[in-house]
Amino acid sequence: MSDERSLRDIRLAKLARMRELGHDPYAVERFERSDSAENLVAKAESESTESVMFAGRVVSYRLMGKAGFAHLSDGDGKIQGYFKKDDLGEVGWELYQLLDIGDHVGVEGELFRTRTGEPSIHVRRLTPLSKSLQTLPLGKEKDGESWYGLTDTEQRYRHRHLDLLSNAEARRKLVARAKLTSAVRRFFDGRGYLEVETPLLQLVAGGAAARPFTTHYNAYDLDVKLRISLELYLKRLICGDLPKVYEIGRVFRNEGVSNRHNPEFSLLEFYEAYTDLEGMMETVEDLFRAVATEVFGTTVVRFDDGTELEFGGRWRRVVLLDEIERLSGVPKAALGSLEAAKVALGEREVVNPATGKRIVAEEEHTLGGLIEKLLEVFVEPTLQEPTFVIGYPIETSPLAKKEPGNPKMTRRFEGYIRGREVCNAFSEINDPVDQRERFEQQLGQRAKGDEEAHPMDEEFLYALECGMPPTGGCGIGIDRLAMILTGADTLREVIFFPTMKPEKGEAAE
RNA sequence: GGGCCGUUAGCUCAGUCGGUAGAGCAGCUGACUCUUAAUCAGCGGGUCGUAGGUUCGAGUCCUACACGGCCCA
Repeated sequence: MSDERSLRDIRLAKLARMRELGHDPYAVERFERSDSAENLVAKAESESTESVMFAGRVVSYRLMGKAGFAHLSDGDGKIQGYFKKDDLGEVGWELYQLLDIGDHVGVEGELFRTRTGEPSIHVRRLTPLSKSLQTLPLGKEKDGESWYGLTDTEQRYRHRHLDLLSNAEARRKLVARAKLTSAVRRFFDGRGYLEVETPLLQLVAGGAAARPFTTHYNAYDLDVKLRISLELYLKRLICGDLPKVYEIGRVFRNEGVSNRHNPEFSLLEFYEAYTDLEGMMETVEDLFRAVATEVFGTTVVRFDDGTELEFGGRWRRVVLLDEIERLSGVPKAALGSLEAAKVALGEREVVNPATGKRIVAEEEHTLGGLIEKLLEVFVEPTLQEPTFVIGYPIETSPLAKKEPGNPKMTRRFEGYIRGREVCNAFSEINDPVDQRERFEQQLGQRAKGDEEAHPMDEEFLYALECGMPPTGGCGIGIDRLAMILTGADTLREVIFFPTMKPEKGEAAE
């Protein structure tokens, strides 16, 4: 073999030789495996010498003359194979010598322990199941510490299969996210909720403050939008007397990418008739307890930084305006109007504790905007343990019922964990006249240039006019939830294929 | 949108003052029938992100752009 050929050409030549030997790896369709690598290792450790079959990817390879070793990985675990010329025969031995790290093989042999005690398979028969034509970024490891491997973040996201097969921690987070989603489904299914699917293509993309993606439906020669939330269609189902519904679905928001934003993400929304905020809070508590137990096996979740959070009990509950008063010194009484709030802020020289800079009230155009700013600066950092923050301003809550005693605030709460919002819930407006007024206020903001203001939705209003029972509703971003529970630094660590800009030459025509 | 940083072999990374490209792993050849970051001997491998500019000469300096990362808004 010439040294000048590419690594890929060399592997193609090995593939051709395997075929000459009558072992075309790509021709094999089926290979029974006795057990997982993890379980086989456990059996061998307990001195079992039973005959087993196993298949996996070659992740290490050590040849010593007329015998050798290779570790085979099934993705979650690995077990060492011992290959000896005397046992494999001429053809089998040549097949072993033609292996590369990255190939898939099937082996048959007995469990045993090597002289150094490592649980292994003494291989009697070797079946190539796939040739890897590419060198894989598989790191080496010793004492649990790995060398090399794939660390370039961009490559990890663009070639996620390499990340999954080579980085155990990345794999763990992504798998935990997938399990989390199915745990959520089991939770609601077990509580008598109906899982439903509602349209992704919508004429009016509502239910949230965000800019939609637009696409075109050729058959109707119609511009349509991709949904930005699930809310309005789900509430139309409540109006159809389906009293407990939920949906887990992809929504799309036409905005930038960051640690906490991906333009497409998975949203869980659930709605239950005849319940209120307290009912929703209890459901959220139960949901987190169930999910933590299923995904992590415990309600005490431990994070990489050593902190632990308990999801077994009742969450802390605080009222937003009370917390702002307590933490910023701005009296609740001054938060009744934008003018009074600006005066109060001006008198007190309220300082952002994180930056040391004064809060400039003049930058805010609405009372709601100012209150949310104070929430972000003063309250959010204090919300480490699971906490519900109750009572949000009306301008930013166009679908939530008004507070009976304070029409500038709404019956809405958000759940926080480790300073980050994990859910958003309210007592849904079921007064069609109130809802129409809210939409009209939103249209006013839209006219002033707020592209994220909520559009009018006449079909939704018609459903409300037909009668919607009192209803509690809640939305939870599955990706952010997975991020928080797995301790990931960025959303992209819990999305298999995060949105990336195309590399040069990769863009579609 | 702004600032900073990164982009060199399949992977992880060096590269000094501007002088024609380096290591480990992976690969190839050989030795080795219990290794495990196997070992030992030898060998090959580069559009230095892209495009310009300065210079006798650019991985290195300058400009623009692309992609990514971090921070800020």
